[in-house]
Amino acid sequence: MAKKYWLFKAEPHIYGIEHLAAAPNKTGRWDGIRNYQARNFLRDQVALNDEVFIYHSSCKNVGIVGTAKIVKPAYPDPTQFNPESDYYDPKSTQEKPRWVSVDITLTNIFPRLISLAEIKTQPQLENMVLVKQSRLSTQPVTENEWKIIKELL
DNA sequence: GCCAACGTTGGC
DNA sequence: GCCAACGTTGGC
Repeated sequence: MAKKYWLFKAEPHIYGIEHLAAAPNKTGRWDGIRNYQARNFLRDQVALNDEVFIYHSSCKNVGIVGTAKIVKPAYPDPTQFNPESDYYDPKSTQEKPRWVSVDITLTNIFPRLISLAEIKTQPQLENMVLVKQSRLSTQPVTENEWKIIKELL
């Protein structure tokens, strides 16, 4: 299947691009997704070697900060089984896990932030899921949108 | 901190 | 299955 493109949101003070950069092999587990629509993308469509924009949300400077690629496709999110975790889900079982994670490796930290405000000024990006549906933490990006955003750098 | 948009829960 | 009440996300 052809390579696909995604945008993953994170609150940088919880797990942002700096955390990924500091992780062994710049690789980390993308976990804690607790929204069905976002989960369905992760579980059913995100594939090995797909590329991902890392987006910082709910912070002073919101926007895209870099890229990563998928190094391990969907597997059960271990945090759902851990009562100590903020992401614990008592309704989830080992036999029927409800939530999934993927592993990603950092591939690029952008020299500057591409802010949400800047994205919104681009007529060619007006149909981005990011612009049309603000509340979705993992979302598809078209190949064309991917190219346009990289050319803004 | 405000609030719009959306998701989830639970009574009926 | 409907829908009101409530909770969360996320930009500003």
